[in-house]
Amino acid sequence: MSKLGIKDIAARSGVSPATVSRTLRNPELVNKDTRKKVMKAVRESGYTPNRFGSSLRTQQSGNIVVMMPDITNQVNAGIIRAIEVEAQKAGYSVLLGDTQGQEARERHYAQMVSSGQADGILLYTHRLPFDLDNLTANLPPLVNGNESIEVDGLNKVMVDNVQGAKDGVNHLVALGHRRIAAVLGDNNAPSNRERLQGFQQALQQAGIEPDEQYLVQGDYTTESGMKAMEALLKLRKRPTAVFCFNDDMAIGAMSVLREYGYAIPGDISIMGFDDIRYASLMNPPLTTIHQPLEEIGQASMRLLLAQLSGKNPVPQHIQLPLRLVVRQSTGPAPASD
Amino acid sequence: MSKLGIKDIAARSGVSPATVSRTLRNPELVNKDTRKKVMKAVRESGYTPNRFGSSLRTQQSGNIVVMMPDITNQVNAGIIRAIEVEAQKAGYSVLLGDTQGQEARERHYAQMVSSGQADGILLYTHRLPFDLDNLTANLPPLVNGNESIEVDGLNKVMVDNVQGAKDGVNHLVALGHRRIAAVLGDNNAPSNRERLQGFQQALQQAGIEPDEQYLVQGDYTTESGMKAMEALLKLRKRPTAVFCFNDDMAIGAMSVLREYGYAIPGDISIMGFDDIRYASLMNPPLTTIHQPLEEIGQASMRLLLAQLSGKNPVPQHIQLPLRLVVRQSTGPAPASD
DNA sequence: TTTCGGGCTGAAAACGTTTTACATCGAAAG
DNA sequence: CTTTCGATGTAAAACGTTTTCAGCCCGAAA
Repeated sequence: MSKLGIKDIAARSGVSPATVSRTLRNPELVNKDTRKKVMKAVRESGYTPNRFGSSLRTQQSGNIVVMMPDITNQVNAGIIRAIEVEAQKAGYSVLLGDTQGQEARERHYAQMVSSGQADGILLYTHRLPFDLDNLTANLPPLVNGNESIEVDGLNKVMVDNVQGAKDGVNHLVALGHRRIAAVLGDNNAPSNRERLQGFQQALQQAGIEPDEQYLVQGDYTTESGMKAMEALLKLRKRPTAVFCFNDDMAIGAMSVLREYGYAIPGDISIMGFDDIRYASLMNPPLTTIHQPLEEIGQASMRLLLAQLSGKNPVPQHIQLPLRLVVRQSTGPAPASD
Repeated sequence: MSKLGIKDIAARSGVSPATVSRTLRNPELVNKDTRKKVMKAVRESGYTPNRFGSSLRTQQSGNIVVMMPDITNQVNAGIIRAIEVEAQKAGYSVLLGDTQGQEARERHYAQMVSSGQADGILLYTHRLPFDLDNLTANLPPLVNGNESIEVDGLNKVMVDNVQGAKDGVNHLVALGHRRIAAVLGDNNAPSNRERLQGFQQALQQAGIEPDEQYLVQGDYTTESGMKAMEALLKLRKRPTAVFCFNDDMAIGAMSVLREYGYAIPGDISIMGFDDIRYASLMNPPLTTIHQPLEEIGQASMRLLLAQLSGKNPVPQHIQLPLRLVVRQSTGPAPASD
């Protein structure tokens, strides 16, 4: 990779560096013939403008950073893929910020936008990795997705977790279930709290007494789903349906049930949340709440681009609907017991 | 975000910009007291060096790009997470290049390193997105992982697909299977060809006549696994075991078997490849070949860092072992037929 | 006392681009 | 024939760092 500069192109095509730059950035400002000459030289030499020279001058990096707690998660992966497509269309590159839930990593990635390495940031975590003092005024272009951060004036792309959970519960209630357990997700994830809220509201509306023992804490991992299920099976009065607040935990729960010889949904109905790629391929196929991953990614990117393009309108809050997908892991409540 | 520069810090702490820069990059070159003064000013003002000024001067972006066909794939996601961790440790950020198998996107991301936007590139695709003429000489720092590119002098991190497939077949043969089918992956993925090669070699060593009808083409997607399984079920002489060349296809195949009422492994044994997170949670748990994702990511990054740090030793070829994980989707061949 | 050298620091050049301000030229207008 | 103007091009400054080069100061050696 030789050091090919704009000056070389200028020399090659017999014009000044300025003209070369204009030809590349604002072709309409330069005469057609000159333009042709320059383009020819560019093509022949395989010149690519050095990003740093350009960025230094324009103060624009052309990067955005996407912060997620875990790229390995199917939901996050789906979202980031959509983001990447949109970003590329708009001429941006995406810097991956897998935070693994660690605040230090979150701050590290937040730094990137302060240092100019990125122009904006997409936050799918529940913490705002910026100092609180100079907060409200000068936040960088930013949109908060999925896990709602309790700060005013943020652009947000959320999903209707409350309604989603309600739909799930209603489905179970309609099947005759009364002893409905929930396996909660990560305790400090807003999404988890919202789902719990919807869960409890729906139960109440159905006239079902809330029962603490049917609320077991998980953390969105398959392992926690397994543990939770085991705990539930030890109960004197087992639930007839278990609503896991994501598919990973549901899949964990199902594997435990299989191991112990319970029939799904014959003995216990299982319901998930997310509709990951494998949900429909489970045995039995998992009833779950479908997340519009692509739409989430697209909407987030759209909001970010709006901010990046200078116009900084009223912060928007987009709320996308979820959709109950009934499959075969849920069925009528067992007649007896 | 105000425009806080090195000069501001210099002024604040009563030294020259040069000293500030040194304090930040080569602290050992500056007197302890001066250092303290400067650090104080830096802390108080919250200064972060502008990446472009720095990059422009040093010709180092601090970014690497990783190119993968699909981030949504569990294998890729696992690898990139490991990469990200290692990269951050070494002070690099990772630019996500999800190519979706499109050559245009591959070239786009390859450009990033020509334009200086990235210092190196991790290629998990089977094509080299650089022009062939000025090839051998001046390739950027690069390592090729998983899908081997047939070009001399590349640093590679591979997995022993041939042996992995052999291990799989041997396991099936040991269980008494003779009619063993394979569901192939993406036809132009080298990994697929290697697995096929191992598959065929193992069959031959076991003295089993190769049978064309037991080789059905897939493309590594769950859907293709489903289709392939359906095709296999239509055969006059059904196979007693099916080796799917990745877990996604195996999961698809299993769902088809369930739908048609076949017992796994009672009627047909199923074997996957990859050992994704959900493999052990399937019903029944999937026998498969485990991929050391973390090691792949780490080794790749290690090789890349070696190149980035200037020393450009003989190109290395790291080959990581795979491990057969026997679970319950494979069992003895049915006695009859 | 002078000389030397080591430890620090500062001035200034350099990195590669974009863009402002200005120059040139030809043609149209007076 | 001069003036004006638009179109096109150029020179040079600016962006924010890093780093070379040189210089200063001070203590040690001669």
